[in-house]
Amino acid sequence: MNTPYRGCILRQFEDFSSLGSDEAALLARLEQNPREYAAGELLSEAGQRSDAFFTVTEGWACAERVLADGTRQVLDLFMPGQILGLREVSFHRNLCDFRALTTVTACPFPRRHLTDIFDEAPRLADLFFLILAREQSMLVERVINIGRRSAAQRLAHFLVEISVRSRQSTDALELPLTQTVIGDALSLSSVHVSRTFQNLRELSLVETDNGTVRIVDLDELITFSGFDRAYLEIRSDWARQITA
Amino acid sequence: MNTPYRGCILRQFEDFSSLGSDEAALLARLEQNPREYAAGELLSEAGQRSDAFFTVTEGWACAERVLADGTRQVLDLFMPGQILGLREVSFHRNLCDFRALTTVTACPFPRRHLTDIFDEAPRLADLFFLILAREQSMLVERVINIGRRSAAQRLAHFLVEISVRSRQSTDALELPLTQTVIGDALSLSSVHVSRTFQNLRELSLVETDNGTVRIVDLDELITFSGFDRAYLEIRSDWARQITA
DNA sequence: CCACCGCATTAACCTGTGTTATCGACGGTG
DNA sequence: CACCGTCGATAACACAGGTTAATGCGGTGG
Repeated sequence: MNTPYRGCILRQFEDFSSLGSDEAALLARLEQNPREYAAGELLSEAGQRSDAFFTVTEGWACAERVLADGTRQVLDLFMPGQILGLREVSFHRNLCDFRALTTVTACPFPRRHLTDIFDEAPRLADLFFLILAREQSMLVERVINIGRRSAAQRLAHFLVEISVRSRQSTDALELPLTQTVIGDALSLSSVHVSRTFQNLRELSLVETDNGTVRIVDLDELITFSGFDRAYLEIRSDWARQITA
Repeated sequence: MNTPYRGCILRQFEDFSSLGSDEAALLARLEQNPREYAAGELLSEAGQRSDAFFTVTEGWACAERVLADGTRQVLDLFMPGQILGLREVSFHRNLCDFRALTTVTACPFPRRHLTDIFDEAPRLADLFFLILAREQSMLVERVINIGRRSAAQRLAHFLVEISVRSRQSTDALELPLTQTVIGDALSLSSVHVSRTFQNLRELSLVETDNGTVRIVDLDELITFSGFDRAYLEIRSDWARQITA
């Protein structure tokens, strides 16, 4: 069930495009020093110099921002195979915290490994561009979700997104997040997340059981939430094709 | 006052890094066929095949998404010098509409011109990566703004962002947007935008006069809104330096 | 085995923002 | 010059979701 952490990133990239051996070697450098983080631990803090990045190989992490009044907004969720902190390459300091939500295995790597990739493997640079664009389109969906949908639709949309992103064939969704975290991601109070789960249960859209969510009727959940999977499906044909 | 449209993009890029002549030539190709669009006109529509992109040389445009129930979310605002549709390179179809908000002069160009840049000028590709990351950080701020700030803070933050992005030295801000558009950008009703302007006027933070907003006390507006300009300031030292 | 703590649930109450409607100012157009 | 449509201001009312607080459950450590 658990994926061996070496290769998480590779597998993710190979979904887009097959890799040359030197390209694979460059990517493998991003997963060299696995370290374990406890649930709740910060991997990296807002305001800090941004010269360490991470690949997640096990567990869930998030990017978050804590405002002056103590409220928190969760900005991204990261699952195994994702690279954490990509947009921060472009800034001197981190713009948000990165926090482990469960026990997390992650591999910190220096900025240098990224710039090496850009220098030495232009085709991989293309893929990073694609990944950044996909992250951007996920943020766009988040804006729409938070700005324009009711609590029930928001939660439904969130569940569908997680379900699609984790590529589960079954409808039982492992969701090791507290309702507070879900609320901070959807800009809802934890109390209202609870009410809204209740609501979705009454509509027979989901069933919940202590950390797993069973999606009763995926199609109906999709219709209900206004979900359109196009924003997750980047076109890999755009990047230069492998040449040798 | 008006900037000649040829060179808008060039100037934007030269803010980050000086350009070689072949690089400049590649970028100039993005501004070859200026066309005028009336206020309200669509430059490009969601769902359409995404193989035309635009540079804006005059006027204001936006990216928007219209939901099934007819509500609209404005996702980005574009001012002269910006490239419109960058993230859509990665998708088969446009994920949102692009619409002129004022009379707009824009130059459509085919996807090919972008891929040429990626092929022939790797250093420019770095800069595009930076730009995409900056757009992403602007979306992050939008999530935080919509998700976690009161209407008054939201509007204040919006005004400060526009002010910084348009690099005006004066405090009189040209804002040729209806309150409906501002509302759709901030996820507020137009009625509440009006109330909130009233509110900011009472706090002596801004004065309004038919399309221009005068920022009375920028520092206080910044404090009030929780604005931190870091998210607009990308580090240009990251991209490869010019070599010849 | 008990005490504790974090978490989900539920209820009662409160408030910020949406909705609907009206009015006046303005600007374009025949 | 009169008309019409668009926009901003304001008011009255409605409601989604926030806040606070009490309860109970399940895991964990002494």
